Amino acid sequence: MERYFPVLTRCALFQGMGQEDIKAMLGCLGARFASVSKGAPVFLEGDPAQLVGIVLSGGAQVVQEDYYGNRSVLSILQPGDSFGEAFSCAGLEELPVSVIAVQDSQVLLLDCRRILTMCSHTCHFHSLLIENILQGLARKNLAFTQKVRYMSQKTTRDKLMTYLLDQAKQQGSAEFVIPCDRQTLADYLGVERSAMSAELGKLKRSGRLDTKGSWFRLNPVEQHGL
Amino acid sequence: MERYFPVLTRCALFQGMGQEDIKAMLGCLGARFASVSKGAPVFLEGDPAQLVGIVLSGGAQVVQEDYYGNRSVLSILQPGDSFGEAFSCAGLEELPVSVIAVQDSQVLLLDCRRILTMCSHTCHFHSLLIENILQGLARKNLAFTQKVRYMSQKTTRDKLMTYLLDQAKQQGSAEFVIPCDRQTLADYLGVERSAMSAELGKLKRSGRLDTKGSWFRLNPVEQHGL
DNA sequence: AAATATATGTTGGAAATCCAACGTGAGAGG
DNA sequence: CCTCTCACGTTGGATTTCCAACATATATTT
Repeated sequence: MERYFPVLTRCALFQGMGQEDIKAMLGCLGARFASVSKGAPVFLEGDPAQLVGIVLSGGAQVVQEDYYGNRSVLSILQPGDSFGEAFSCAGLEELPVSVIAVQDSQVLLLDCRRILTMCSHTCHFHSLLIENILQGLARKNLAFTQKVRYMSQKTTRDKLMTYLLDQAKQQGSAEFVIPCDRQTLADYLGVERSAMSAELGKLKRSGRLDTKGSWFRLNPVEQHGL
Repeated sequence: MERYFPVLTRCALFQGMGQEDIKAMLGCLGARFASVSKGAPVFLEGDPAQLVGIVLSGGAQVVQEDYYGNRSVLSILQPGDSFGEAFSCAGLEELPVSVIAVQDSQVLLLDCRRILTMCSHTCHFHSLLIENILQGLARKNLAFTQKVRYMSQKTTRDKLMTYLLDQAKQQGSAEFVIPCDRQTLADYLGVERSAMSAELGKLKRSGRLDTKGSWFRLNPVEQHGL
């Protein structure tokens, strides 16, 4: 447990708190520790929506499956990321999504009702926690706004390039790594993996970008004619 | 102003507060009143992101336009709905979206920084307001989850039917009205208006649904064979 | 290293979308 | 009543996606 405090202190939920404060809060919140192996669910669609999770190690994805079994990736979770708070804070009974570990992972599970209803003098950091959750939800809203922007592009190529340009901007460099493999990226952008792969091939051949695995580099566009 | 208190008491932001409490809060928050005519922007992409709006009358849409001028509708705002809090609470400098009035509308504008930083003894309802905003953001996250679910469907027909089935469920009846016209629905679902119209025609002819304007009725599917 | 599994790239025909153009009908205003 | 406008429906051909199948590359295991 101790080894994961560096992750928790960087976690959005606990910003502004010291290690001892966090340790005390985890007690208040009834935190439970869980190990999940690669490919196994942390939550399944239809599960009660009262728990909030924090990824301590490994990685996970929030996914939805439609009637035909098509997978849609809603968000990609890395160590320090939390998940599920939107559903419990909105008062939902059942989860409308699943959370799947994509690697062997450790997660921390908190009871959201304790967070929201805990009387504030029990723990000095209660209101700070609330504000951190609020800011986290606002950021997740932003992330959805971006995802919708990618998905609203007409062609596979435009969805891909809009995403990659955003990644370059966010990471502050034309060279960057993305947090997922090709299939996951395709399911996140809402495109066919094979079509996306074909577009990547074209973009590479035209010199617009280079990529290998999760590494990408966007190249400046050559001006022709002018 | 007085005439809009019924709207404000039903507004998610002010749940649990009486009319007098709200009146006092509006003072604290430096509320400003604004009239916007049909088609005019309330906010434009790039504007400073510190204001939160509440629709008092009329209606508005949160929209994004891409490089080619394609419009994407992120959410549809009706009286009582608030907008912009995700961007200010996430600490964004500039708005990444525009908010456009679709009818002559009245809106109330609040300064979000006052909401978040206002010292809590100034106003008893400060922490309640924070919790209301938190719940509102969680609900907006849910709304995005749903929108993404519609947009993730492969065909225009599936996007449309997934949306309509959700509406019927939310409104608790197979007969319902949607809060927008065909073009807006198409821009919300991320489909071509003409293709959507064609699908609606097919669905009508097959007896699967009836519609006129914003009114819809979903009909049970006939079982063949068995 | 060999064998296996998994990830990624490539291809071609069927299906769906995209787009522009046009037809129709309801409502607004003169 | 007429005209104008605007929302909605319809159509057809160019473009793009979709899907299954296969080829290649990379990682993992034995």
